[in-house]
Amino acid sequence: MTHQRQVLYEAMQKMHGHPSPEDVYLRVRRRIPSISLATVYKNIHLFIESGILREVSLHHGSLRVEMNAHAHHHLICVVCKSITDIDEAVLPLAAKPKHLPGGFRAERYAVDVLGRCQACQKEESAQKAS
Amino acid sequence: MTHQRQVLYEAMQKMHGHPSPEDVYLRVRRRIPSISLATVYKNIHLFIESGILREVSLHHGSLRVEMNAHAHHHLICVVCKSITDIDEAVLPLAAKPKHLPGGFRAERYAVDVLGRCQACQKEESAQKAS
DNA sequence: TATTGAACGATAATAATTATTGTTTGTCAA
DNA sequence: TTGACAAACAATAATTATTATCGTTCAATA
Repeated sequence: MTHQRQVLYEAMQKMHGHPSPEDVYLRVRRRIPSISLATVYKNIHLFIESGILREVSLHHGSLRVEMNAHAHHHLICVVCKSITDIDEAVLPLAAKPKHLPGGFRAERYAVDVLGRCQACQKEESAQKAS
Repeated sequence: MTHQRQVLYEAMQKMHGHPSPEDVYLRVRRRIPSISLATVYKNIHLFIESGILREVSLHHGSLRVEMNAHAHHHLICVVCKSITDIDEAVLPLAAKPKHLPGGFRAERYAVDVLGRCQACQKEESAQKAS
């Protein structure tokens, strides 16, 4: 735990909403003007990997288009980032209200299940054994 | 509806999974070797805006970190891209099974509600009136 | 058929992220 | 304490994804 990491963590705890790395960078610069944006990125990734922080919705590097026409949700492996479709019927959402607090009008409900795919589970248990 | 747009649409209909614009570009090049990647991007955006296609999970331009520590989901406005937290209790998920088809082990359930925030609804009805 | 605006291809520009490199710093053992 | 080593750092180059620009082409229509 270095000084930069400590200050980054504390600064982020005081932030709200859904800041980007750039946002964090601008804020933490007030404490450590010499900090590098690369350091911010590296530490945010560390925080996410260690489970201290979460990212809002998984970033797949680039835009991805949905080719499956019928209603479904996604199983996303946090290790290999693979995306698998799962039929909506298998994943029951209790209700899908059209109107939500704050006057928000819902048009679609998308469920992302984050976890580990079978292959990555096996990979990890194999590594543990060795 | 131009020739490129037609071919793009047909080629994409034959694709499966969650292709990126680059994937689509490589594929459609077999039909129109002279096509430009920019054309692919422009048409994919057109398809998404018109509702013919969907994107896998909304892209917020950059990584976003979650600062809200307690369980919640997201209301995402498809017009202004704003993200609002909503307590998990308000959005009941019928069940959150740990084990899913294909041996996937679930660790977290994230619900994104896509729709229109109040401000954008007002904006749109004002435009319609004028 | 001539016009004209939308769409195209090529490519420059921008934004987001990651990799590289040389330097600094903290830790541990001699 | 000092010397060696590894991890982390800042600076910045490089890469990747995406968008904007611009001159040209094409297709609908007047």
